[in-house]
Amino acid sequence: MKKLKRVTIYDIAEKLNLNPSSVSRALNNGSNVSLSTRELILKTAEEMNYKVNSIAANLRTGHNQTIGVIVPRINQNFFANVIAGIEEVTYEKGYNLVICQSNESADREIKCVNTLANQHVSCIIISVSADFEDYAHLENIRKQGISLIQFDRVADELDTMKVVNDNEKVSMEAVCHMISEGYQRIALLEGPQNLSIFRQRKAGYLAALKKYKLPVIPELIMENAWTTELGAAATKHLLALAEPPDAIFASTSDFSALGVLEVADELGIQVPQQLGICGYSNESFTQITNPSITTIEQNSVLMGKTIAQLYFDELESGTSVAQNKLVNIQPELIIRNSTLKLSR
Amino acid sequence: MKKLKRVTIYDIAEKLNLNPSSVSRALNNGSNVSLSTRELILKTAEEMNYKVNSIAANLRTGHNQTIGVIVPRINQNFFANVIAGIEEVTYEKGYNLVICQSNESADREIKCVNTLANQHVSCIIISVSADFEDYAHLENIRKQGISLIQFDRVADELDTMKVVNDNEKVSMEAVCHMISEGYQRIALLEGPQNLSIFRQRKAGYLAALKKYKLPVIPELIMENAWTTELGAAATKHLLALAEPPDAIFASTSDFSALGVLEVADELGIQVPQQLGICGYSNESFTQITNPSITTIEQNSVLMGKTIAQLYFDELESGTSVAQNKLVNIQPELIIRNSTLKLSR
DNA sequence: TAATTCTAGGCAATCGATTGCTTTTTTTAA
DNA sequence: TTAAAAAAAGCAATCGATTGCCTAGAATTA
Repeated sequence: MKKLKRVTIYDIAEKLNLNPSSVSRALNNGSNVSLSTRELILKTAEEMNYKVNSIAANLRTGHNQTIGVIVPRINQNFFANVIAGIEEVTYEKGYNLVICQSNESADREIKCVNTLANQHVSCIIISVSADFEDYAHLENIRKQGISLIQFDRVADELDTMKVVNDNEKVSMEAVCHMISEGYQRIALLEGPQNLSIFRQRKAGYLAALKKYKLPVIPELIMENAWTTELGAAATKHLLALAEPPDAIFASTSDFSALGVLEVADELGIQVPQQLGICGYSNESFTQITNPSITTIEQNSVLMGKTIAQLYFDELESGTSVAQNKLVNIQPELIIRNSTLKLSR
Repeated sequence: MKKLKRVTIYDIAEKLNLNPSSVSRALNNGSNVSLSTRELILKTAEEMNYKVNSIAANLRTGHNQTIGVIVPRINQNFFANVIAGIEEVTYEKGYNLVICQSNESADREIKCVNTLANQHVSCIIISVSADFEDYAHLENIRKQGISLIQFDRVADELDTMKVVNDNEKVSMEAVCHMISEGYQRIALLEGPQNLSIFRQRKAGYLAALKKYKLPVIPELIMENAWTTELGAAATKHLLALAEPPDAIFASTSDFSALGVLEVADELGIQVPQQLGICGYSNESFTQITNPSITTIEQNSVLMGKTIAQLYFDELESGTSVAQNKLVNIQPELIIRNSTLKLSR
């Protein structure tokens, strides 16, 4: 059992025959302390290996320089990059990040939110989990005076700052690209429709079909195919149809697109000649598959930076001006070999 | 400007005409409170939307149920998986995780350590950054009564709990496998030798050569080739030698191995027939390259679980028994096509 | 019924840093 | 030389929860 007594400002004050308040002032802004005593205090603190107790300071001041981030999983490229972007900015400002994973579970998400709230973080940045019921826990955050920023997967109905990709526009662009390459029967692998990002991607797909006056064929739209395995299964089903698709837009993820590619390989179907494939997210593997996979870059690092900047803007403006602000980060279509029917 | 007053136990106490201490007891262990008042307090707390202020509680009790994790980057498979493993255990125990990235910078690592220490986390779990000078900051942690567990990249000279892979053994295994497949001139891409994991991998490589009485050829050992680009550059250099290698063990990472593969493709060199390749880490892309890449699975999730378990064991035993404990997690060689010279 | 033990609840100190206010000391101005 | 102003330092309350100790009343026992 360790019973280490840490050095406090009282210890320093006692040693120097000063008052703790002077020590505190010397350590912080340096106001109301003479230069000489200030230097003495700093030196002594260093010698005694003094470390501020942030907990005590936070209790007194009521705020701590910490931002909580909740994502479904940190080991997905997109989220890892957003976090990297957030961190770039927060690090500069001297803020700490607390990163939590909801593992796509609503229960866990609620727990994370509560923990962060109990710790009085200044801001919570969240991308909601796929499995959710309601947003009471998020509304609660605001009631406690904690800033809330949603990104990517956002709850539209909630009145918060939001940073999102223009999913619809880029999805439309992707499908238009496929159509102009000569694909006619384009299937869609769609994600859980309770998440708006997936609704938007579907809307983009539909808009592209409409623009080119192509029919919407219900049997070509497959639900919830967002892992490699599910993507593969959906593809098997699609290719077994009487009139199979000649292209698949895996709007859920690149993992799903990978499943499509694997099945095509297996069945000896030529990509992109007989089947076009477009994924989503620009996972690193999409450029090393054979053929490389056309996908969508979400500019995730930029998104992260934007999110963090938004918080500090609000903070520095001193007002909650930006409450219901929506920022769009433009994603980009990355055209690779898997959709180049014409040029082959 | 928000000036939200949060509900405290005093508010609850006042409302119910009770003493805050009773409220606290009711909310926690429930001792010394009658069942009826306890239920009343719980109900009222719920109604008033009371949330405990962990900061205040932590200040009083002197400990918080938080564990800090510092890794070079969270967006590397290995680290993300270790974190996932840690979280699985800590979540069960009701502990929180604070995740920080050092970005391979010593400065940043020190800042992370200090921040976590100031927040009085109960334990710091760290994999040190590649760029480092000394370990004063880590020694300091212990002086402050915070448990310290190192994993993967550890500072040998520091007296802490450590959880590592048996890098040497599995590296030897990998090189032996390549030799038995008929490769004779095996090159090594080595990592920064100030990190013991890379020294160990090199030792395994040397041990394998020795076992098979193969000569150690200095010009086949390349330093610091641990990104895709550096791996590619090193490969170009190696293949331009008068006597080029017939296999490359990219002991630094799979990314490096990917660079090797790309250069081989470019130069029209057949893998595995003319050149064998073995990477390290079992990144997901290694199974979808063409050919798939032989690599080493580090059992990272298991490692994470082990780390967390180690902490709780120490905690529950109540003693610092396990101080200088070393746990080895057995990695596995994953044989794929890139080294199968014989079977082709 | 009286003596004893339990229970429920109250009181107040504590954790360590911060900060408004007051007092003392120093400096400047008259 | 003295009065006024400014700087430096001290005092004490505060943030919110926890906890050792104390007491009044209830329950138990003799």
